This record gives sequence, C-alpha cells and structure tokens, in this order.
Amino acid sequence: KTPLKQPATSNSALTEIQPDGQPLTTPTKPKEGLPAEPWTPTSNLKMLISAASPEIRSREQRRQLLNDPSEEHLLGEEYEKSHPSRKEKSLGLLCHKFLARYPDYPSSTDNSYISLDEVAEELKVERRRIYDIVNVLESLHMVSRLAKNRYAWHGRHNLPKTLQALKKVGENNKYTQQIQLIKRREYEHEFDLDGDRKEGMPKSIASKDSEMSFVELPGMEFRAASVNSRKDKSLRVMSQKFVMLFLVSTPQIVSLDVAAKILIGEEQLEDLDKSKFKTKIRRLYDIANVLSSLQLIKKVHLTEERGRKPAFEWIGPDVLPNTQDTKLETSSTTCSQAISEYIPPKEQCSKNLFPSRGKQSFTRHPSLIKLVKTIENDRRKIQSAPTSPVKRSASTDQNLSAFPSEMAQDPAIAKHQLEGQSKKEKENKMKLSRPASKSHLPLPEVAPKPEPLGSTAPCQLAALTQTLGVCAPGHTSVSPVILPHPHPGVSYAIYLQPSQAHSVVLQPLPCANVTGIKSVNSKVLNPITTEEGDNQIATDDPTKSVTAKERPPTTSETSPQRCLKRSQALEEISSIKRRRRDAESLDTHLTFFPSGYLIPLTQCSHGSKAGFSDKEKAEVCPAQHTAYSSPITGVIPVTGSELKAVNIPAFHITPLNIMLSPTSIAAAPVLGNSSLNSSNTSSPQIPASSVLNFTLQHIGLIPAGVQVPANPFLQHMPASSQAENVTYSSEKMSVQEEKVRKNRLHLADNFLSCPQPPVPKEAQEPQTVTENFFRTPGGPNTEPPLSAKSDGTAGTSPGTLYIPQRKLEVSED
DNA sequence: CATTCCCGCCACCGG
DNA sequence: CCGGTGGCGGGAATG
Repeated sequence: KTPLKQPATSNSALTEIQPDGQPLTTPTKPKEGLPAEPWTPTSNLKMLISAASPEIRSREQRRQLLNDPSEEHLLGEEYEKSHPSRKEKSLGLLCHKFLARYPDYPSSTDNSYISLDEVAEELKVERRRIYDIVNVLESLHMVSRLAKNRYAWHGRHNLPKTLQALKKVGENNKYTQQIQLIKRREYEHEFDLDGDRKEGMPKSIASKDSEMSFVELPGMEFRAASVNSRKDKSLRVMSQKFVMLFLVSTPQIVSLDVAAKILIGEEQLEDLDKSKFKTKIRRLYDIANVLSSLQLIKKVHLTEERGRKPAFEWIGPDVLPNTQDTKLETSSTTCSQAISEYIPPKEQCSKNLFPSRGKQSFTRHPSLIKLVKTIENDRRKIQSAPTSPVKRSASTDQNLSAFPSEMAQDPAIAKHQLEGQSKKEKENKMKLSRPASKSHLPLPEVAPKPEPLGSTAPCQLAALTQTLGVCAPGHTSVSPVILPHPHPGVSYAIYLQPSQAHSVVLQPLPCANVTGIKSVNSKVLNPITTEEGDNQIATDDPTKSVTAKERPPTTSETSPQRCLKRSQALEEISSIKRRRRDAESLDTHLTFFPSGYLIPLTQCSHGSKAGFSDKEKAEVCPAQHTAYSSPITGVIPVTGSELKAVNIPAFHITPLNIMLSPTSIAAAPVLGNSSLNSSNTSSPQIPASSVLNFTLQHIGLIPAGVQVPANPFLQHMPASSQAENVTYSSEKMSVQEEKVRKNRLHLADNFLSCPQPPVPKEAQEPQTVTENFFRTPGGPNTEPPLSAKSDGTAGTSPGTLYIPQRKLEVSED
C-alpha cells in the first residue's frame, strides 16, 4: 500500500535533514509529520546508524530514476523514498534505536529505568515489538523486569557473567554433542540420498536437558523479585539457548536450522514438524536480530553443499571457561572492554566513533557515508554471492600502518581509523563499526560442515592446528606471514563440497582487489578441489584417508576439523591416489603454498574482541565473508600447517619445501602439550633470521616488505607465481606494493582458519609460548610490539605476520 | 521460488 | 475482569 508517495518523499527529505528526527516517520500515520523527538543524545547516533546501516544503504538502489550518477552522498541518501520499507521497521534497527537510548555500561549512579510504553511511543512502534527486544535483553540480563511496564537497564555489565553462566549450562546440556549429532544426521541425509543408511545413532544423545528454565544470575534474580514471573517461556529461554549454542560450539557459528532443531528440543528424529520448525526459525530470526544489534553475533552464510544456509557467528566477547574469581571475570573480559566500561557511558556509541572530527559533521560527511555504504555493499555482495570467493583486501591493514596517508583509499582503513580513535568496542552499536568488527580476522575461515565425518574421535588435531597459527607462505618475495589463529569462534572451515568447490573457486570475486588473487587460487585449487573433492568426499571418509596417510588418528570431527580433514584428505588423496592429472594440479597447488610459518596461536579464549577490533578495522568486513567463501584457500593452508604439525610426511610439502619456521618450532611444543604430540621435533632448522624478522615486523619495527632476505622458503613457488602473474596482471601500483598486497591477500586467503576444538585449559601453554616468542624481540614482557592493539594491524606489513590481537591482549594482562 | 521476518490476532496471566 | 505480555503463524517484502 502506498508504495511510493510523493508526500512521503517530502517527509522523508525533511526527516533526513533533521539531525535527529527519526528518519523514519511513521509510515502508517502521515499525520504526525515529523515528530521532533527529544532525542538529544542519541539522535546523532541514529543518524549514523541509519546512514551506516546496511539496510538503508543500498536501499533499493535508491531511485534509479533519479540517477545521481555521481556523488550522491547525502543526496543519494536523502531521498530514500522508501519509507515503508520493511527494513526500516526491522527489529534490528529498532533494537539499535533502543540500545542507543541507554549506555552500554551505565554507572551505578544513573539508574536507568525503562518504561515500555514510553519507549514504544518514542520509537514509534507497537509495544509488541518492544517486548521482543526486551525479552532477549532480559535473557542476557541486560535488563530486568521490575514491574509492570517497567524494566531496569543494566547494560552490558552482566554480560560476562551471563555468558559464562550460559556457557556452563550449555556445556552441561551437551549441546556440543547435540549439534554434532544433528549435523551428522544432516550429512548422512545428504550423502545417502536414499536416506536410510543404517544410521549409527539415530537417536540423539539424550539430552534430557529438557527445558531448563531461565538461567539466572546470582546477583540478578532478586531484582525482579516480586514481579518476576517464572516460567519464562520461549523467547527468553530460546534466546539463552541460542547463545549457549554459540558458546559451546567450536567454530562459534551456528546455523539456523541446527539451532532450531536443538531448540525445538526434539531430537527425536525426524518428526520435524514442519510448521513448528518454521515457527522456530521465525523466532530465531527475531532473536538473532537483537543479538546482532548487540554485536554479539553476525550473520554469515555457510556454504554448504546444496547452497548456502543461513547461520550466525558469534562475535561477542569470548567467555572464559573457568570462572574463577569475579575479578577475573571482569578484567578478563578483554582489556578493551574493560576499558570501555570505564569510559563515559554517555556518549558511547556514535560519538566515540569519530572523536576527532565533529561528530555530527563526521557523521554526515559524505565521504564517510559513502565509504560505509561501499563497504556494506561489498560485504553484502560477498555474502550474497553464493560461493563468493575470497576477497578481502588484506592489504588494508598493512597499508594503514605503513602508509597512513593512504587510508583514504581504502574504506576499510578509514573505518579502521575511525574505530581506532574511539574505543572500539563501544561504538559497536553503530553499524559502521560493525563491518569493521567483522573483519577482524585476517584469516579466511573455512566453514565447517561437520557432518561428514561423523566420526567420533574428538579432534585434537584440530585443536592443534588451531593452536598453531598457520602461516601461509607468502609468495615470492613476501616474507612469511603469521596468522594468528583466530580464536575458537572466529574462523571456521568451509565445506568443500565438490560441487561447491568448483563454483567457489571459479567465481570471480566481487571485489576487484581480491579478484586477482582469487582467480589464482581458484586455478590452482580448482582442479583438485573439484574433482577430488567430489570423489573423495563423497566417497570416503576423509578421516580415513587422512589416517592412512599418516594423519594422526585422533582427528576429531569437529566441524572445522572436518573441513580440514576433508581438504587435507582431498589433497592427499589426490596426490596419492589420483596421481594422474590431479597430481599435477596438486603439485601446482602445493607449489602454491610453499612454506608457511606456524605460529602457535594460543587459543586463548580470553582474547577479547577488543583486541580484534584492531584487526577488524584493518580488515574490512568483506574479508571475513570472503574467507568463508573461499574454502579452497583455507584448505590449503590448513593442510600445510596440519601436516607440519602432525609430522605428516609431507610429500606434499616436500615439493614446497616447507620449512618449519621459528614459529613452527614454537608451535611444536605447544602442540605436544595440547594434545597430539605427534610431531614436535620434526621441525627442521629454522633460520633465526627469519624469526627475527618475524618478530621485528611484527612489532612494527621493520616494515614487512623489508625483511625479505630471511625467508628462503618463499622462494619457490613457481606455479603459483605464474598464476599470480597471470591473474593479477592488470594495473599495479608499485610493483612492490602490489606484490605485497597480493601476498597478503594470499596469506589471508590461505590462512584458513583452523577450527578450534574446545580445549579449554590447554590453551595457556600455547599462549605462554607465543607471548614469549613475541616478546623476545621487544624485550621483556611489556608489550612493546603491538602495544596498543591499534597498531597491531598497522604494524603488520605485507610480509609481516599478523599477530593475533588476543595474544597481545593476553600478554598485556 | 526461497529467505527473512513484520504484523498483529488473541491466549494468558498477573494484579 | 482488565490490560499488559508475548506465543504464534500468515503472508508481505526481499533476495
């Protein structure tokens, strides 16, 4: 109804102009015109949000009619025309607005109370919608019900505890297993089209968890006391369960359908009541939207066989496994967070984003907006692309550090800066910040689809792998890069599905920059992936193959791991079995990934996002997506790393001449400790110099590109280089830069994520190692290197390693 | 057509 | 019994 209305347009224009006025005037009721709400503090925020919000951004490509061939900036934005747009009424946006009203970390002094109808009125939405938001917030103990129409706002203060509690409960519920089971089941279905299959264990692990009711926090319950109603039903509980799923699963990614199945509680096989399932999904979307607004999760797409399926990735703070003292909790939560806590609550969001600039002006700054939009769009594209290849400009970070001036060019960078200035976490609210946050991981991730393996053994391998950072070898001149291991949640493996593989690889990236790389990768990978993947995967268990090869038996089946396995398996198989042409391709492939440094990444759970934030900034959001999308890339690196770690004989490796870098060495010990001891010693001698470079670069003392000499390893990669050249061609800036960039990209791409197994305690060791390693250069502990996280990224240069922010943080602590 | 998810009916329940 | 809550699912908007 009234899709386009002139009047509306006018209104909108006005609205836009108004600094605060809600950009969205009530569509339904034209009468009120623009209510000038007293949004003082938040108004700016809103604007920002609206501007930044992905939804709005593309918004229908805005009138094509109008054209605005060039610029746009404000103009483009201004006439949105679409008032009634559904997106503008989305729960996510509404939630943003809601959140903007309250400080993330309200000081005890300010008592913020929430009056539902008041809020509803102000936000101009039906009360019903507010309930949706409040209910999930309540599930996180960010608010508590005081009385009838009244809630108390606690902000994120309780978040750490709540998450911890939820995680604990989730573990008790054996959600991990349930997830596994469901995935396996799915997998089976897929594979055995016919269904049937004897099914090893159709019934789930009885988790009679049944409905656990609402998880309360120690300090909180009494609050609600009198008016509190028990028996909370769905949304609240559902929300908690949903969060639990993220907290317990290793790649902290949960697909909607899996979540729905688990939440339905029914595991009983397939009685998937279709309608029930649908309803559940609907609810999950509601919850997810709110959680997304809270920056706790973000939407991703798992590329799976048959297309992609919606899923969400946890991007919230890591929850420490062990509770220990309260103090710990608080502090542990990431330094940045802690810091943020103390930050003035008030301005939080938007303002912080652009501190240096006038906030308002900044907000409106056309270029900024544009950037945001662009980013968003890119991100979107990437995401949307079914099998989008990787793209992401790894270069971003480097550039930043190296050449600040260049920032302008890279949107990501710009963002980065912005964020950097402000406290990162805080601004999360803004959509702007969002993109940045996403990107934090430099490594591409692999989406895992655990199903295949069904097997059993828990995989420590994965853990190992994860633990170690895998380094993708740079190409040619590039110095070795170290990838920080993303933490558990961060990365995941992509499924390599046979079918997908092709597509993925082949498809060009939306992003120009990356494209080149991608294509290269694709070339190499394709052959293998495609064929092998299909055959292999379909046919046998990757695990088996792996094992045969020399893999440590223990591989587990975590989803990510599986991926790895698969990929590895593929590779191996291909190499061995399919020597024929495949072998060739393989070689190429191998070539492609010459050496890598393994760094032990600790999986420190503690890493806080804040740490990431830096990285995030550096990496544009798209990157992540990219990562996901490009399974291939990820696979390769992983393999290499794993191999090393495992001591796999690597014939594969051999050709490459992979050497163990210092990193690897460091890693070795870690590995041993962590779980499999397989190799440790195997590492060959590593040139000390490389290490130094590493460190130095890392620290930022040396420009990444510079360190060249050290890496002997990189030198070989004939095929790959060729590919690169070919693909890449096109224009280049300075050769060097380009190269670097490429490398980076490569690296990034390559870095696959290693899946992280849930290995709580062991992490410490690795961490320690890592820290020491890094510190060495710097000096005594202190965190000279990246010191502030902000620079970590910057410091990094092409060849440089990425240091995981977490580490830094950890070390700092 | 598939995915996302808004809208709002209407059952429930606390007061 | 009333009005606040919030389950629930149709079906519209989007992809």
